[in-house]
Amino acid sequence: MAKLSTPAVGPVPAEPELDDVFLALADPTRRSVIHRLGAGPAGVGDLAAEAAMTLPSFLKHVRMLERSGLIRTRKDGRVRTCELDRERLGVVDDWLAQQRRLWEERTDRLERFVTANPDTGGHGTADERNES
Amino acid sequence: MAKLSTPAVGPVPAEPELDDVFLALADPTRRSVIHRLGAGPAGVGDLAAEAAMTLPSFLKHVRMLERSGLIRTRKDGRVRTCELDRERLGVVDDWLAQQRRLWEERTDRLERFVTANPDTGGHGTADERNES
DNA sequence: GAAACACTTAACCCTTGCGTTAACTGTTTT
DNA sequence: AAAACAGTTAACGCAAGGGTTAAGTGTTTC
Repeated sequence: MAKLSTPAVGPVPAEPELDDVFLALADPTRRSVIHRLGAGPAGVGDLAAEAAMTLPSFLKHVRMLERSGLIRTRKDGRVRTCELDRERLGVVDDWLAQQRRLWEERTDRLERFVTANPDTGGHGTADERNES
Repeated sequence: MAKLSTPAVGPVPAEPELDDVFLALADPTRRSVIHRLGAGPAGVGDLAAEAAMTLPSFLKHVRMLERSGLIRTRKDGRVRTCELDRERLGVVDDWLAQQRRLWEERTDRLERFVTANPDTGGHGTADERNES
């Protein structure tokens, strides 16, 4: 008993959704688009005008944002309109919340352990020789 | 009068901190390390054992996490210990919160505008004629 | 119908990410 | 002192990111 289990992440969970969302957010141009789209839908050209680059370059950012699910786009006539999917940022919230929840759980467990075994000098690896 | 200002992002703010943090989170191996470190500090070798790759490859992930500020590391003897900097995830929260705050402000402003100008057929740029 | 518009695609650059193997440095252990 | 250990560096390969110019495509507009 009194084994302080170290969860062990396992063989690295593949979560391509998170990969795409975080990657999409890892660029100032794209964050800037998110920011701008918070004010309402806009055409690719209008958005591109605010970025210091050519249209084709900018288009790639739009495509990446689309792939991440952070924005949706549709084409009316010759203009492609981009719109924010506010819900999508939820996956980031969720991940963050989950991490924190786990930290807290572990901290709680550690505290219970320490309380239950006040004699343990708690150094070394992170568990070790406890019970008499 | 009654000009609905569209903020206009400006010339794309450079925020290298966010770039690094989001990029660091955009990989399952690195998220997995974050997750694992939530349970407490660990040596590079121990961490690497759970990832399906060689040590040198894994080390690069550690370096990237370090650069992002999400973890800190120190070397005692021949083992390098990694520790999570829980505070650092705050920059993500902050960014997220800021976006939402802005959306809400804009929504409020729009609602006030619509309420104050029920007659405005408000099309032209990108709004809409909804009400009957 | 011709011209102007608003993207799109293709082709190409250079840099960075992500993984590898091989060889090396500095600590323990034996 | 030699061997084992834990990490580190170097050199390399391939894919993807982030940018470019040049040349298309499909819509308006004149």
